[in-house]
Amino acid sequence: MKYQLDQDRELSAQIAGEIRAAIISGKLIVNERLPAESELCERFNVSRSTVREALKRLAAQNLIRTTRGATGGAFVNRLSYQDAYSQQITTSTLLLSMNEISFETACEARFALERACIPLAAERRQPDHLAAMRAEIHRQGQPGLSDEVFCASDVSFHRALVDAADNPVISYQLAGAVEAMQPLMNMITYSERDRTRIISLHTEITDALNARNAEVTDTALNALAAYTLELARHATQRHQEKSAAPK
Amino acid sequence: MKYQLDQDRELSAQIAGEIRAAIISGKLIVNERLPAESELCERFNVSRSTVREALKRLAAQNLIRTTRGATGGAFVNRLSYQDAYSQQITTSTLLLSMNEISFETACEARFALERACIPLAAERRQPDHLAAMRAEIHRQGQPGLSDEVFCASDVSFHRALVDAADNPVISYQLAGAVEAMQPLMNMITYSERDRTRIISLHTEITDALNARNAEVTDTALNALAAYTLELARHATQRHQEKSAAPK
DNA sequence: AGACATTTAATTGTCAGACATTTACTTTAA
DNA sequence: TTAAAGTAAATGTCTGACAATTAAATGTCT
Repeated sequence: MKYQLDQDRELSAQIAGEIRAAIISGKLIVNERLPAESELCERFNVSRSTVREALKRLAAQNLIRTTRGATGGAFVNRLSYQDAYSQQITTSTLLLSMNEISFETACEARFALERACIPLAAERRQPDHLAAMRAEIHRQGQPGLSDEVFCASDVSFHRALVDAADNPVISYQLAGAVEAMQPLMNMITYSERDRTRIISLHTEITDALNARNAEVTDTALNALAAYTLELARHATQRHQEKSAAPK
Repeated sequence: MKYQLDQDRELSAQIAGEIRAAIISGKLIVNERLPAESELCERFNVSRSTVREALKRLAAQNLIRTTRGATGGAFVNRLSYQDAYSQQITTSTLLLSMNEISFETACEARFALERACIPLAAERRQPDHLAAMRAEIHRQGQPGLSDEVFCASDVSFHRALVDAADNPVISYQLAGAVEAMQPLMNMITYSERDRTRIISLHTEITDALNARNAEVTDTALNALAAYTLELARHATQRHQEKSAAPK
């Protein structure tokens, strides 16, 4: 019996946990260099493979970065918004796709949280936010657009809306809620009439934001939420009819 | 030159990326077993260490779990709310602590998002939500409570408030916003008077929720947000005076 | 002295093969 | 029939080697 000293968990997980705790608690500062792998081997009394597996776990969470060479090594990583965003989106998407979340639940969450941005967005929106939103509206109106591209544009529109609140923490927190909806929305088929209605509501929202009118924005967003839910219900019905038909 | 075939990225990162993509796209289903490490070695034409480092990366993101033994292996993991929660909280906490986010920004985000829950919470709150909130209020009133425990109880109160909206996606999205505030709030010193005021507002919120009165709840929460900001400003001032004093 | 080329040392990345451990299944014996 | 022993497959860990990368030290020439 050479190993299995501490607990049930694997050694690499334990070591990763210890280093992770040190980073979170601040014992290891951003950009600080971790000991070399060989030193970690001695310190934890394990082989290099084990240390490396531990480090790879941390790298997967963007907690450290590694570089080769003479002055290389593992360094505590400053978690960038970019990294946090993509982690957030990946996790949210998986959570939704793997846990039989109903469209209603996800949709409700998204619009509820988005509504929270409106007072701030009405106050702080800048010309470039409005321009981004109008650009997406214009794209959504182009003929021959596939449902998928339409959805992607819809997501971009909402992202611009959230960004207009000019609070990076809000943008980060909502990235998951907004982006993770895309796969779900992709299951809807948008008729010409549906798109016209959505575009009209998008325009209403943008105009209201332009006028810094939070109330009207809120009303329009609520209408959009209701309409989205309605579309989804119809899509579900059609889907159910389809699967129920060939009995 | 034995390796370095594809890109700049390390092999283990590439392999992890390929498998990750397969999971996200649905090519690999929940609970499906991945090929054994030895098979992955052949498939990707790399050594077992490399394959293992790739798998550890995925395990760190809770995308797979591994078990030993005859029927063991790596399995696609269903991302549980539990896992998603803790990932979310870890990421949010680090993002806030590593990027010089002002207390104002984080606080604004938290209360804005929390406000989004109120209409739903007023409609759906159950007795156990209210009970949880009142339990925390009671704890907050106990004498001799350390600031840290007071903060932790505050977080629990707000978590209960969010959970009252009865939407798991909202609870998940807000976990980060609520919990990541704790380290920031911990830097505040709460006088007896501060606590009394906070407890009074908590009670107001709970009573309003009990009466299913969204408007009053919203008003009280706004007052709490304003008061929290005020406390933080004073704490910052004191802090600045302290650092400015010994010149 | 300064600019450029070469060597060296440190460090991570990968490979190869071995043994340890765990677990389900099969076989055997009471 | 049941319990014990054995077997096979899989992951977890160890060891030692080599490859690749990079910065710094060293050497060489002008």
